[in-house]
Amino acid sequence: MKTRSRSSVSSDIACRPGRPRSADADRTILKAALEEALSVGFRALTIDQVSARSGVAKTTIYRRWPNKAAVVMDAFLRHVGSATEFSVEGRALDSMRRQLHAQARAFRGRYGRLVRELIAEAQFDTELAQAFLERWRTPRREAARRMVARAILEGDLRPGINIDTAIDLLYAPLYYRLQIASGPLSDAYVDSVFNQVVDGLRRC
Amino acid sequence: MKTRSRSSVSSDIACRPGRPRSADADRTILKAALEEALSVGFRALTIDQVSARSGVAKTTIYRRWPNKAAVVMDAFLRHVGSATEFSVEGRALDSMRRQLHAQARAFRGRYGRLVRELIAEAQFDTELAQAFLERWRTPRREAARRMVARAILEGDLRPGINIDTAIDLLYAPLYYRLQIASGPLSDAYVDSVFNQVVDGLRRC
Amino acid sequence: MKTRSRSSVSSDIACRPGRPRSADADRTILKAALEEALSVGFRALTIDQVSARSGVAKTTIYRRWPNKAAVVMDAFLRHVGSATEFSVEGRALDSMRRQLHAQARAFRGRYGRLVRELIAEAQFDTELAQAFLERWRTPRREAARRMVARAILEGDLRPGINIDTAIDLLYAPLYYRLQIASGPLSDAYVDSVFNQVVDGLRRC
Amino acid sequence: MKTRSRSSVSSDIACRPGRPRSADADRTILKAALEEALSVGFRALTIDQVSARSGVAKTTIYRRWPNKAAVVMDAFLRHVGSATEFSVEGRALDSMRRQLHAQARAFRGRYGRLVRELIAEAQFDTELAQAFLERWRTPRREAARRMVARAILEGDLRPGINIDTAIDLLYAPLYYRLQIASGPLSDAYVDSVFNQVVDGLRRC
DNA sequence: GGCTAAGCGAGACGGTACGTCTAGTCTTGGG
DNA sequence: CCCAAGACTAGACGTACCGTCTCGCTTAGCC
Repeated sequence: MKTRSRSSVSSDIACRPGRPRSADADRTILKAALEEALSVGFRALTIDQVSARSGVAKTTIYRRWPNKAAVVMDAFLRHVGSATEFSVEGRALDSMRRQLHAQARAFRGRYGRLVRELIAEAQFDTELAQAFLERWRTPRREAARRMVARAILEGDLRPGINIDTAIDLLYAPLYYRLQIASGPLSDAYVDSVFNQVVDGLRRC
Repeated sequence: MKTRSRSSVSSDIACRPGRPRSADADRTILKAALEEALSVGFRALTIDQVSARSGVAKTTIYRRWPNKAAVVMDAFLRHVGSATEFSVEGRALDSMRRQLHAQARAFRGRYGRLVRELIAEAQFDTELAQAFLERWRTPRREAARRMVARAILEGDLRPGINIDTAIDLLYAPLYYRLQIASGPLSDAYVDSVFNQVVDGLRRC
Repeated sequence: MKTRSRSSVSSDIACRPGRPRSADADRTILKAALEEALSVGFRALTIDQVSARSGVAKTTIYRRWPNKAAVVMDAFLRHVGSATEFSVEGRALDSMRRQLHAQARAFRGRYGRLVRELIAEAQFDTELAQAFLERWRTPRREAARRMVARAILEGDLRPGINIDTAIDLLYAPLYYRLQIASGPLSDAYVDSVFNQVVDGLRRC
Repeated sequence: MKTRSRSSVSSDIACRPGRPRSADADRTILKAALEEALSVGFRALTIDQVSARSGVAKTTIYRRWPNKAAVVMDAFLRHVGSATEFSVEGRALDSMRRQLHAQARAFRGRYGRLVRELIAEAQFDTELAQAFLERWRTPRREAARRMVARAILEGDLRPGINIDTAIDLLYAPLYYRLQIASGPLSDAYVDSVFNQVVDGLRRC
């Protein structure tokens, strides 16, 4: 694997000798990759096909990303952006509930399948997993951490809780239902998760 | 898909005409497949290799399972059996905590990777997902449901909770950490999950 | 190859103990084989298919013939019979011309392809070649030899000629055109062959 | 059959875009194929083996020829070249006799078996038959036609004969003996064929 | 009339090559 | 050094057919 992936890193745009890389190409490739991934799924997607669809040579694609998983992951991550916003109005706890619903809605939509498949593929590819962690999970988690902290400050959540665990409790069920297709990711389900996590299961 | 997988279905043992399928073969194949999967991982596993290791012709393998994923899934599911036992002694809530730890331990062990990879592969293969649901998730969930119900009867959990959601809250984090390698599946983590789920996050 | 082909040999019908072989089966199998061979060709013919078409088990077929080539060859040879008759009326030389035309006509018909394919297959299978020689070529050649001898006696052909060569000169071109599809096996062609062989090429 | 065989067609050498096909590969593959065919025969020859022996990937072979028969045919035809030379010295009729002996000698040699097998295989494959006609039969026949015409001019053969038939009379017996292993392809046989064809069978 | 050796239908099995597919790399010619 | 085009290596895939085997059952013919 001689070619180094640049992925999101773009600090090396610096003036190298020779013809500079076309910036257009990146866009075209990622667009084609995303469309392809959405329409036929990750497995059936072929770099040859992306090449044909985008009119960009395979070589050019592989010069920029180390393998097909990286291309699709990049296409996806750039498209969805690095963070889901939490609304800042109102109490943090409310904001969290709204965000949880938004996430579930996203998973129900056309990108749900892609997320599923990318996480799946990441099980077989460390670099991919790394990319997913860094560009999807980490920013979202950071935002969530801030939200939970605020909710504690606002007096809605107990100060003693483990914040990371708390976040897992809220979001893990979404991924669980996404992956182990064990039931609908309905709004009702999200409410049920949110309420039981917040209120606990214990009879008081 | 001409060849029908028999998977777990065993109602057709009845005396069909013709030479019966060798029961030995099943065992040998699945043993080889499991060993192979554990040692090199799902992706690197090859049906040719399983054939070589087991001494059973490739054709015979393909006569019984439609593809390599089905073989490995079957090997795994038969091996781990259909259920993890909950101990019946003591209070149900304690039993649940112990079972959660046992599950985490299993995920940390040699089969963890296999579970990860099988769930991943199932994202690309409906039949596989089906098999996983039926033979892994369903029996475990049933057992868990009974446990939660008992805990309610024993007065440890609130009667009003949604049982399925409750189970998700406890187990989803395990799968989440398994898949989104977001942190260690340590005993401490499991305790933290269990306690916060049971006690809730809300400041009372 | 434990099972011995009986092929045309039928001297061993002798009363063996046990259930005798069904005479029907032979007929049914060969009929199916011939039909199959005529409709899809030798290569595409499958013993499984012959089995299905005839309703006779594959085992039964292989108990009687050593391989598929043998079955088809037998089917063909039994069907066409062991010899093409030369008419006995008139002069031998005339009879030979008529027979040559008959042969060409046969090659142009539906069996032509089968003859082609069987001869072809025989290039890869000594036993098949043997069978073809014994049951097709030899009887025909014997008849031809007698005819040529008679033509010599009748004073139409030179006494000094090599009879086998003479026969080759007449028939080889038919096989040549059959195999190397180099031109039509027309009546005109046959006449041209016959005349030039008989009269020679030399300017006298 | 997506891949188009290029066979002998070489009009498309033109500068197509992209990496040109390695000319080396062709040579190496065909060399390996020919050696393999000569040593184990056509049936036992395997593309995998050719690939291994030549060090060229199987895919590359299949990119250039549609199947193994095409490879071997091409290997053979390129090797033997497009024509057997007739010597130009002396009378044409003598030259023809010598050429007939040369052909017989060739059939007796190591290539005889290959010719046999290729002609056989061509019975099952139209494209193969086509290739054989165009690259083996046609050039040889042309040369033969010229020879016969010259022999007529030189006054050795009758002007009225059908030239194509005449050629068949001379060569068909060689192929006949090659295929229907009906007897040795000895020099004596060739002489016998030649003489009887030229002098005719009729008692004058 | 029961015994027995073989026939028979059905279909599993071992073996082997097939031709295909896709990933990722390399090699042209031309900016 | 970039790009388009497409050849190339590598290796597993799943299929197809052959000829053999193993069942359970049937069918003559001899005792």
